[in-house]
Amino acid sequence: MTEAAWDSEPHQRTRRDHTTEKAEDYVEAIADILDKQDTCRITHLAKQFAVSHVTVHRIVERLQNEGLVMTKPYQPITLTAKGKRLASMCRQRHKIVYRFLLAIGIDEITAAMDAEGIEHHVSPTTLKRLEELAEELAG
Amino acid sequence: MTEAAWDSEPHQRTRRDHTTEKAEDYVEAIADILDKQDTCRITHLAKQFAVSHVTVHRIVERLQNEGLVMTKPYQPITLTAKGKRLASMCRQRHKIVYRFLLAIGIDEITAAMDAEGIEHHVSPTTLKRLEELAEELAG
DNA sequence: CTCCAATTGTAGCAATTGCTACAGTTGTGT
DNA sequence: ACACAACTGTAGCAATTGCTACAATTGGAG
Repeated sequence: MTEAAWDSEPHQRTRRDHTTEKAEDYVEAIADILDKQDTCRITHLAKQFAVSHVTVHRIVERLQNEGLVMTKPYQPITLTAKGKRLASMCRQRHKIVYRFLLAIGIDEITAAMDAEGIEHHVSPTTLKRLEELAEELAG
Repeated sequence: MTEAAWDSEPHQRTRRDHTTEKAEDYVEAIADILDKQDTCRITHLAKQFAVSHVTVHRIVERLQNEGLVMTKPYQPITLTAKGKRLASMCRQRHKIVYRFLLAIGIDEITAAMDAEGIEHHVSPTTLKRLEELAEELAG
């Protein structure tokens, strides 16, 4: 493996991250909405992400093809078992990153901003360490 | 501002991040290559990012429109003053994130991977704290 | 039941980032 | 000087994620 090829590995992972990032965000948001309300509709997600309902529609379509959500025309959106697992994982990861940022003294607004961007790029290894550190610093 | 609208702010920032992320990656890579060699060519970047030269060509084109790089047909790529400033900022930020990850005990390979993904999503506030923490932990 | 507002779906556009295939340049070696 | 290899550019395709404008559905109010 050449040096350049080795260096390119992180970028390749970043590309993969971006492919799944939207799926993770949406599944996480759907889980959050279904916690507060009984139904999750395209409109709710459009408001949440501040995009048009058309954009949401097509992303939900893709998520359905990937087996993460279920929906029928003009009907609300629900999570499949696979979708629920992914949502659970994402929310846990998000919470850990957010708590870590708070633990090191970042204000809530900035922590929320940064957590949203960072969460998708944290490996399990790093996530574990952040969790430990948050506990040490908070405890 | 509704609750949903408030929640959507981090996602909006994530979208902005993605728009500039590529520019930052490329400018940073160009600076790195120009440190080691006398010229930076499309081929070098294509190897670095493991994409086709066509993809690089169009991204470099965009960077030139944004005033970050300079290049003429069939000629090497150089950074403008603006590009150099951006590269410098990115490299510093990258270094801080990477060092922080090492300081908390992440192995070099994982740290390199995670730093690449995380760096673009760290606010100045958080970056400063990570720098402080890395110094404390490293002693 | 009918009509209307809200919601969802569809058509069609743009920008970005990938690709392959092919065409044009450049510079080196003979 | 010329040929060839390496590099760069162009054409044209696909997927993703944005949008507006318009069509269709649903469900509730009257």
